Order: sequence, then structure tokens, then C-alpha cells
Amino acid sequence: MPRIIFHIDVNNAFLSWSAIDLLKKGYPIDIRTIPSIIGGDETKRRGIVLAKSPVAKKYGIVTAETIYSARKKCPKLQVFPANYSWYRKCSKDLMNYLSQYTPTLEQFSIDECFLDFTGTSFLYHDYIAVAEKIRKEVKEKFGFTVNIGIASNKLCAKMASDFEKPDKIHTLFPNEFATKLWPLKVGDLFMVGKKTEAKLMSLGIYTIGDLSQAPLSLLKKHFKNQAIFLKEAACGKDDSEVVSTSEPNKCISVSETLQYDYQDGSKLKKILFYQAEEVGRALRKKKMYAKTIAVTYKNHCFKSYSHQMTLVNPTNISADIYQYAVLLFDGSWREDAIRNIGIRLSDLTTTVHEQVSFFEKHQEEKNNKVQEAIDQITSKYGANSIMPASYHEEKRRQPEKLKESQGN
DNA sequence: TCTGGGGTCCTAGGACCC
DNA sequence: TCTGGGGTCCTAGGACCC
Repeated sequence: MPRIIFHIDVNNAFLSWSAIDLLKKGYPIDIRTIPSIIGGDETKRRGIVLAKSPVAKKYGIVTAETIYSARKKCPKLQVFPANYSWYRKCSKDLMNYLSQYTPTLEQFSIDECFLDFTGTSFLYHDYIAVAEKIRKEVKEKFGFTVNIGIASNKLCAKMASDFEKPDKIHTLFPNEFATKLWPLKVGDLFMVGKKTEAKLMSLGIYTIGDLSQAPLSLLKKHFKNQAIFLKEAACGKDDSEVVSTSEPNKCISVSETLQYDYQDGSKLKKILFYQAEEVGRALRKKKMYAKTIAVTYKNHCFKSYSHQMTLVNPTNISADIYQYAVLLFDGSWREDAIRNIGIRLSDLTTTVHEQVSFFEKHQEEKNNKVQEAIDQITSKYGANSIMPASYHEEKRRQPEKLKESQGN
């Protein structure tokens, strides 16, 4: 049975959402109509472009480039801060609205989702008309625009929503591949990033059409298992389902770019302390336990490295996570100046079998350990250094962090 | 005042076992 | 006067996504 999948993508999500928020608060200009971007905080060394207005795009400004470089391209550029809690609200409202149309909605990121209309033909005879209705209603109801891609699988729907923007509906069915898909640059294909694009081009593969025609044996030689995905994607093939139930996390992580490069182990451990608290809390909220814990670094040269360990007993206790993090840190820090440090928990499980009872039995002991860790820190760095209260104070001064993936 | 943060998935290579 | 090979688990690093 042929499937009908929509991919809905908010145009310039962060910028559009901020524009609406600013207008609501009486800001005199719609920032969507001027050269503007949503940018990270440059004073905190997070100065990259998170979203750009269509006018800024005309100056050649791209997502994720430095604000410094964006300003060079357009000196009049106006930079606005991100407002993540507002973005989360906008996202939630949109998803709630869209779920009226079909229960099969898969949120793909903060500003994107897939809808599966397969089997609803008795309700919706003309999918284009449905898409048109959604496009208009979103604009009227919420004040921002979306692109809608319609196809018989997720991959093609996603590719289609990326065609001409903003406020557009596109289809990408097999009879349209030759005109709409195959002429595109191979780098435009989903999951083909810079590295893969460069490798493909070195093989004389420049367009998605070239890739669809390339011999699988050649691709396998250079891309191993990725070859089959590449070839099928270029041929517009994708059998993956739209899944409305969100899968449990496979990993939870936290990381922070520091105000300046730290080369002081005690300062780095202090960061790890509150990161362990944060990531432990997130884990407990999901009622999960982590079997693998890693400390990740990015140093002053932008070189990334990490060190991880597998635990015999999975844990979600912050004090335990901190102690393992310190063990890992002591065994891996290269005494280089660190720009960014973080903790990553993976191999997450909900069931801990006998370990659950172990923790229940030893809850008191665990609590003592938390206290011990705090004591250890405070004895080392001073009484006021890291008490929970001062930790919360510190957190309040930090910008709110976004939990979901970000849109562009 | 140049380069975020949170994810998923894959691969190569080492240790270890039989 | 020699060091195979399959399987599993683990670690480190990297590509890609929004």
C-alpha cells in the first residue's frame, strides 16, 4: 500500500519564534524583515549563528558560522539572544495542533515532525488540500510559516520540505525524482555531510543522480556499510516507519564551553561536580540507570578526546557519577588547557534487576556518599565552594539550556 | 569578541576466551 | 625455528543530524 508521509519544518524556527515574542513585547520591528540572526553569547564563547533571517541569508550568512564572521559579511547585522523556554512552548503548541490531523506524529527535532496519513484516505481525499489547510492555519493561528514536504516515505518527505522556502508545499514522488531529486548536489542528500560529500566528489559523484547510478561495489569499497544507505537514499528508497511513541534515550550528556581555557584540575573537577548532579537528575527523572560513563574534553586547539568506563552496577546517583567522573578525569586529562568539558552517560537501562534492590538497600549509604563527596570538595576548595545552594545560585545565572535538538 | 550543545550511529582496534 | 581464527566486549574517535 502506498504511504503518504508529510514532513513539516518551521521556517527559520528560532528566528521566527523570537520575532513573534519580540513583537508581542512591543518591539517595533519584525526581525524577520531585517538582516538579523539568533546567536549564542559571544562573551561566553558561544558566538555562533543559531538561526538567520532571509535577509541575513542573502549576505551569505550560514547557520553555525561564527557571529564574528557573520558580521564581516554584513556589518548592519542585528544579533538577538536565544530564548529556549519560549521555543519549547512554540514547539509544543505546534505539535499539539498538528496531532489533531493524525495520531501518527513523530517529532524529529524541536521544529520538525513527520505525519503519517497512510490509511486515512477516507478522511482526507486530497493531501495537497490538507497540506494547504495546515500551512494556512499555522500561519494564522501561530504567526509563523512552515514548509511541508509530501512523499511516500520519510526521506523523500524530508528532502521535499527542504526545497524552495519559506511557506511552501512540495511533493517528491517517484515520478518526480528525475526532475526534483537527481539534479541536486550530492551534499544536499540527507546524511551526506561535508566529509562524505568531498569523498563522493573525489569519485566523480557530484549529484544525487550520479550517486543513484553509482555501482554499489565502488561505494562499498569506500563507504563500507554506509554504501547501501547512500545508494538507496539517492534512489529515493526508505522503509522506515513514522513512530509516534518516542524511543527511550540511548545516552544523556552535558557539556560546557568554559569562559576561558581551564588548566587547573581542581576547577575542572568542580565543573564535573555540578555536571554529575545535572546529568544524574536527568537520569533519575527518566527512571533510568547508566552502565557506561564518559568524560569528554575539547582542548584549546579544538581537539576532542574522551575517556569512558563500563560499570558493573549501573547507577543514577549523582555522587557516584561524580566519583567515577573524577576517576576518569584523573586517568585521562592530558593537562592541556580545556575549552569544553562534559559527562556522557550511555548504555542506559530501566531495569537493573538485582542492582535495583542493591540500591534500595543501600540508599542510606548512597546518601552518605553524596555527603562525603560534598565534604571532600568543600574540604579541598573551601566551605563555600560547592554547597548545593551555591550550585543552584550559579545555575540561575547561566542561560537556560535546550534539552531537545535545535532547529535551524 | 572565531569556532554551542545534545543526540545517534558506525568503525577500528585491543583484550580476552575457546 | 612460532604465533590460527571466530566471537564478544569494550574503548576511542569521528561523521552526521538539528
